[in-house]
Amino acid sequence: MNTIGEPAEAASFRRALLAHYDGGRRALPWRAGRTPYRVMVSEFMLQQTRAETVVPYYERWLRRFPDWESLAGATEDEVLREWKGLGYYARARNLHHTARTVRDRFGGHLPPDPAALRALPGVGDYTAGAVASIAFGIAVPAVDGNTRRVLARLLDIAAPSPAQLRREAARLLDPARPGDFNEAMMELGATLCTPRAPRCGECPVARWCRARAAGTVEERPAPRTRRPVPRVEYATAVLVDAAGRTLLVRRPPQGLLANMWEFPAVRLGAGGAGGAAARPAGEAIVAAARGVASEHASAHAPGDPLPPVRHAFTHLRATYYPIILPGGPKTLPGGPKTLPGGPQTPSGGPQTPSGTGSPPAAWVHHTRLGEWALPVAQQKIGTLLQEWIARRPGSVGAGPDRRQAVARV
DNA sequence: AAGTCGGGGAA
DNA sequence: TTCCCAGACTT
Repeated sequence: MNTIGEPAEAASFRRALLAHYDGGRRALPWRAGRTPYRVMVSEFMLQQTRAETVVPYYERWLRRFPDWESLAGATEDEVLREWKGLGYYARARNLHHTARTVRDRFGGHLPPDPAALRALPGVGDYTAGAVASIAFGIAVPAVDGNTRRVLARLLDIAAPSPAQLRREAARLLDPARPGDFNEAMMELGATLCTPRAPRCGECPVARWCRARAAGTVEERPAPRTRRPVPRVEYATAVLVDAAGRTLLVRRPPQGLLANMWEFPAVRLGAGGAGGAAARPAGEAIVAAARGVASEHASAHAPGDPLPPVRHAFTHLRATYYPIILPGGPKTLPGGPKTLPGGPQTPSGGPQTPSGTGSPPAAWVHHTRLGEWALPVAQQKIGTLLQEWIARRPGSVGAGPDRRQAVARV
């Protein structure tokens, strides 16, 4: 095994890594026609998200928002709708905010200085280093999860500290090609030096790998400990009026899925002290759904349960029990615009939604749910609603004129 | 140092 | 199921 500590060995390591990268790098869309804007968009999307997952979102985003100017001119609702399904929605808000900063304070150009980048919301050490090196050719390291694993194995360190990783990455970095070097390290981690079943036989830098020599590759880096994930359950009211419209409410501007839309829901009995929470009784779910529905609308049928929708978040596992509730707005068409009880979300959190100008609740035709910023679990409930309507021809009207299909209350 | 913040691919 | 992904931010 060669010792990577020697400067001459470091140079040899760079050559081997970059030659392998040049010979077979993946054809990812953000690697063509690079601009600072496109690099920034890709790096935001790639935070904690696999490259293959990002590809279709990135391509659609660039068609919708091709430059800083178009993004800065968009509303937050438009931005959230484009980001819908990608998760970690604070990234979308931070990118939007950065676009307006670039337009209003930077004269339309992203600063190349890593420290200036680092000061932008949503830009940490990794993203600042990645954008500075890839978009501007500045010789700074960028240590993501892939590079962390590659370095932990190269150096055979079980639990490397962020400072140590940054130091080692800076030492190995190719000052002539910093962006390519950083990408090559990540690419190695994503393709060969994988968390499980790494393909060391194909690795271009295996002869510098201390973990390979020590036989500890699969134990580097050490897995981090994880807490058990609590389970939560919700009764979800899927209201349907005679015109085929359903009610959506907007979530509070802070916390989980901030400012996204959802079907009105209420948490079911806090499952107690762990253990296998018993499946809630059907009647209790329907009663809870009717209760939350009554805050927004009048339901005039008993309620028809749909199959439960399960969804795993990072730190909790949710089960939604959707209940179809034929009903309608409390106010008649042409009547008062504000519902009794005021425009409150179910949780009744601190109101006035920030900035979007959208009302906190809206009746939406079931065929147009795709146009709303619904998180994945809520999209699934929307599909269940559409299937229910298809099964029950005549249960709702033929549908209103399109111009009235979305009625905000 | 630990918790919050989504969703999906792969074994 | 479990792990973790081209992380950042708050407490």
